[in-house]
Amino acid sequence: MTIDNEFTTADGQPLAPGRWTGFLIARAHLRAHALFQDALAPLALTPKSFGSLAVIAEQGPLSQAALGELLRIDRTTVVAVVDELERAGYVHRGRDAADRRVHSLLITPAGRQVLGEAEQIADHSHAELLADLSADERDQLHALLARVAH
Amino acid sequence: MTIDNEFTTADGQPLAPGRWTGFLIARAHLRAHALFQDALAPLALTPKSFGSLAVIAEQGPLSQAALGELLRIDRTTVVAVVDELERAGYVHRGRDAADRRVHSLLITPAGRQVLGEAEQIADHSHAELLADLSADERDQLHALLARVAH
DNA sequence: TATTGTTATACTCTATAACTATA
DNA sequence: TATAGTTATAGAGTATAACAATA
Repeated sequence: MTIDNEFTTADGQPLAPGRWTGFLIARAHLRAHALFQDALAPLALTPKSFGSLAVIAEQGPLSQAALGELLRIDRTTVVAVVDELERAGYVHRGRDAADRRVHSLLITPAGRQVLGEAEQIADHSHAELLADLSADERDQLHALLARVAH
Repeated sequence: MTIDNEFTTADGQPLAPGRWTGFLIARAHLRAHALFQDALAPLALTPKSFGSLAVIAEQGPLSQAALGELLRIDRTTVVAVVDELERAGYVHRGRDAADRRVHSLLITPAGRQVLGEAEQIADHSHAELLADLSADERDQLHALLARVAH
């Protein structure tokens, strides 16, 4: 669709599918995920468990079902993620008094501590990911993606 | 890092990890991949086999190793992708005369035909993916991603 | 009957290791 | 020795189905 926005590999050679924005999104995701996963490894967190912890910190207490909906994670996968966060002592699985089916998720003090460290790591990881962009360009990219990432 | 670019879910509620561009990239990728996968299904192509076919069309004849490097696909995965494209009659696996170890990949007339249809589908899929953006904004997003997607 | 959480299971995707044929 | 391609295998990651507890 665009002709002056050609994507080229590190070697400077053009690549046909680089014409499609979706290909660039996939490629950016591959890189961003690898960078972030490596950066989080020392904390024994993954991008997924980090995101879950951030949502629990923000919206807790909330149910596992609600967490899954917000992050587009299947409920069976949520079980595994919360298992891990609970085992590490970062999240408390309580029972909701009003509806005793739901597990009420709440971040612990240790969870807040590690979340703070992980957020710094996330900032560093993004600095590397977006190193080629100016501050204004980073904001533009963020704002545009927010309107595509439904 | 930014405070005025908040990501909100379809319900209009903010989501903590939406502060990180990497989260938005992951989310955009999830949506773009699902849209494109569904759109390509009638042609029995996947986003990966489509990208492979596009590269073979552009750069063929080329080896499986070269294809894998360009698309960041493991060589064992390349085997499966090329198997599929060959079985469908879209790609010819020849032998390189100079180096008889390499499989020289070349698109067939049927491959060019289906690639053309798939490109139209890709355009339609992108129109849906980027529906909320103006033409200028789409170009901006594309150009910015090209500088992040190494 | 429907929903929350859980387990067991299967399926997809990708990576690792070992092999062959060539160089 | 090294590389291209292949196969078999194993490992993530995720989804499906069936279940218990509760609504």
